Amino acid sequence: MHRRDEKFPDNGFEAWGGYMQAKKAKLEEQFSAGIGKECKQSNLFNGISIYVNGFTIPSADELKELMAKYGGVYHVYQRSEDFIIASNLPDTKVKNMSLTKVVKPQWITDSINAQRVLDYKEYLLYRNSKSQARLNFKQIGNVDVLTKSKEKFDPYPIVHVENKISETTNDQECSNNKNISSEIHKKNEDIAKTAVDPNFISEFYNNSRLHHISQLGACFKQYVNDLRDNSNFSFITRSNIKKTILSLNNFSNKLTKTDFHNGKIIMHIDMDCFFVSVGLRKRPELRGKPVAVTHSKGGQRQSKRSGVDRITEFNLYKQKQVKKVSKAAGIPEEDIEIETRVDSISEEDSQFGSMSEIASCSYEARAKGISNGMFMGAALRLCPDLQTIPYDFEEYKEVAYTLYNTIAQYTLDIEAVSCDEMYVDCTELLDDLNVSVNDFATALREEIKSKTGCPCSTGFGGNRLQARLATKQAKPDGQFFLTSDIVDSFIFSVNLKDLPGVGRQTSHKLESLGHQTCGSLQSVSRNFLQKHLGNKTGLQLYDQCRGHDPNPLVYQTVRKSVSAEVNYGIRFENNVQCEDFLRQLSIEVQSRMQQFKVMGKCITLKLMIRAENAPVETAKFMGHGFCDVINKSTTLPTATNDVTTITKEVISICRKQNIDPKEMRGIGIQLTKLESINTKPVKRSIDKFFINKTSVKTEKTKLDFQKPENDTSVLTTPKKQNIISPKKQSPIIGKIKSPILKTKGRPPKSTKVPASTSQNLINKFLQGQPLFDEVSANKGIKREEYVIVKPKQEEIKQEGLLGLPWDKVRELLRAWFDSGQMPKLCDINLISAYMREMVINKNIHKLYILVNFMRRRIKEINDDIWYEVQEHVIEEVQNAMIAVYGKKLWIND
DNA sequence: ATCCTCCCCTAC
DNA sequence: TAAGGTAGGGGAGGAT
Repeated sequence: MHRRDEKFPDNGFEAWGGYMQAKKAKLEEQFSAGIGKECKQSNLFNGISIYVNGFTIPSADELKELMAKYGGVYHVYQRSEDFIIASNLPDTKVKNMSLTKVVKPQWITDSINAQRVLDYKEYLLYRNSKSQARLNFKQIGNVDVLTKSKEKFDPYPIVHVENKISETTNDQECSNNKNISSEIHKKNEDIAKTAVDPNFISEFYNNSRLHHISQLGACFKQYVNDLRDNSNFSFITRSNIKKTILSLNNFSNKLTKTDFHNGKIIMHIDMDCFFVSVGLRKRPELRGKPVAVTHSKGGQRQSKRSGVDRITEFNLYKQKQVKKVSKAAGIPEEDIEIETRVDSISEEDSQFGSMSEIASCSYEARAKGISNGMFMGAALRLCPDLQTIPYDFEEYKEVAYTLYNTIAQYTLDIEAVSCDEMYVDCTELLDDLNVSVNDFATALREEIKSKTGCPCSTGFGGNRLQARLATKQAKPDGQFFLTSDIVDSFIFSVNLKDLPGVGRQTSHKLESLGHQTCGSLQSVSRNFLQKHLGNKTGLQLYDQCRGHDPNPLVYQTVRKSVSAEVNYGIRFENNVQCEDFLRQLSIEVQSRMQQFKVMGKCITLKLMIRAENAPVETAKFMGHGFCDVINKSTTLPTATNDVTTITKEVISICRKQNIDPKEMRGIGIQLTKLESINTKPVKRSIDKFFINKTSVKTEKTKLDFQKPENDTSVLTTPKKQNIISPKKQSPIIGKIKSPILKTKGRPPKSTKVPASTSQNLINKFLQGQPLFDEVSANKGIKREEYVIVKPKQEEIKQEGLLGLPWDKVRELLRAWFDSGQMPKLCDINLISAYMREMVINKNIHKLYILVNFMRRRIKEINDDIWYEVQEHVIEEVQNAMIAVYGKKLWIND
């Protein structure tokens, strides 16, 4: 688990404890460097200073300026005796970090607007008891444990802050405090919190299971991206699992890749009833019992809210469902009888009236007919002794992280599906290990179980579909191998609705066409399916019901949209409240866009409006009830992530719809047609970069502020480096003539590359690289034949290609590989020259990373022409290596 | 044909 | 009480 600390550069993966540790370390460094001292003079808080994103903010004006500059919502998320850290991360993220206190945006903005000096007392008055997050303050000295939560992530002892405050305030103020907070408290008991409340969004997101599920899923997709990008990964731990496997001494029949379709081994891995398993770690007494994770405690009767008409509302749901099926299947509505999940819900005040959703339930509960997403009321009817446990999103994250890191030890050929589920291409890994699939599965599942305390299931097949179906078969806590000899008979009896991509509607439709299983659907022609289900869906089903799946695993993902929506607790009195909420939601969206470093061109507003005949009071408390949904979008001339633009557009769209704010039940904002903030749209081949020199310059200036002050890269004329002629000219391969032969050295523009230092960027990049000595020792490499790469500060000289900062070079390369075009000679030339320059500058560590990056990418492309490019470039590199070091670069084959 | 917008569907 | 989010793929139908 060393990876947690090693592999967490500041890479946008904020919702993580590891990130926090890095952040803390950074802040402490600043603090000890004396920055903290001047903060004590801060006029923002009495004796307390504020950091925003790691910068010290000495005055309200400066904070205001920073907020204007960076946008977003600022939250105070950590407090000690000496300092407070504020951040513009979304506060759901902040809360996720097992942090402490969240200062609500309104409080800060109000105070700043009013040009007031903030003080801590105000904050105490402002907050109300319900929105108050856990207190988790640190202190120096005497330990007064106020909190039980998350000692793990917070190494600091705790102080009781309220006491400290009352010491310094007089009695009058103290009693004021009490009055105000008890008033707020009282108010909260009387009136349910709705989206009108300024705290609503953060509190809602903090409690929303679906929100957490999707955010975490996105996090892990990004995590896999980052791991693949940042690592010149060496699989040290592969040998460990091999040892384990050998010690298992398992003599069962050994499966290898030849037993699977296409000679590929695709693994699908999924935690078993994830939320429950994690929850049971702390509650061993509940093991073996029917358990469900839900907000509701279950069993308590509630008083009936006036105006609720469950019968009418449920009938509306049902009718709508029937209508869809009828339309899809061409059967008259009267002939359709369907089951919905509202069927066994009774009135609100009855024993089985709870409409709290079950996020996850144990296999014991499933045995009684309970399933995920079911309402608590219905579940209690099926199983009155159902045990409920609360959510613990922190824990889920920790387990998910362990899961991902465990797999990533062995291979990075991972496609993240969600926080508890992924596809892994094990073909190469198992070749390398030379162990059987079954042994690997056993050892891996055992490792995960021992590390997380939670069971998981794995399925193996020759493609992703087979792997996935195998997992379903394997559950719970098992493994299953869909080998090519059993695929056909297995798939024949698979239920159509168990196919990924076949949901409620599609399976109803297929049923109406007379098919329930894959075997039955195999008799249907492709044309027929495409006619009834559409071109793509039809084709997909045609393949799926035969166990085929042409879609390869996708390791690298690109985000295509950013959105935030709230379909709970939306109850407006007037347009002012509605627009105020739109403003807050825009801030949330903007905040997420900043996190993902994207801007968007197309803004879509989604509105859920109470349907005409639906009861005004919804069956589910604060739910959206039966609604009509409207989606409207505007496309801007240029991409934006500016909160005022977004707000303006959504309010304008909203006004155009001319909807009574009282009827609104849900609101969402989505940004599509995204562009990355960092990368200018680099889509085509590399030589675009030559044409657009200005954009290169802009990029450079943008990055200048990150460099240390003594950085003179822009000013100094670089020493002209003589290109070392390789001792051996590369042979000419196929279509690609060696560019060196023609040009002798790099193109003129490349001489602009300054041999400057940009150490902090580079050091950041170098963090967490494994020690190469160990790797090569493991592999039994003879040292003297190769240069063993070791990061050394003095080696790091070069800034990058054409003045591009180093990390842009990889993006550039990636754009090149992804361009889908034939590699061009000038580009190959450029890359070779750049890499040779790296050798000359003795910048081998990064060269090694770059070479590995190139090799991995080219392997993904898997095209002969690119392999030739690779061979050529590597040869150039090795020639230069021999010239400079008299040795070759060690390249891990 | 190809694109765009608005929807629907699916997955977790 | 309850916390019904979010991203991606794709189809229908109109505009070009």
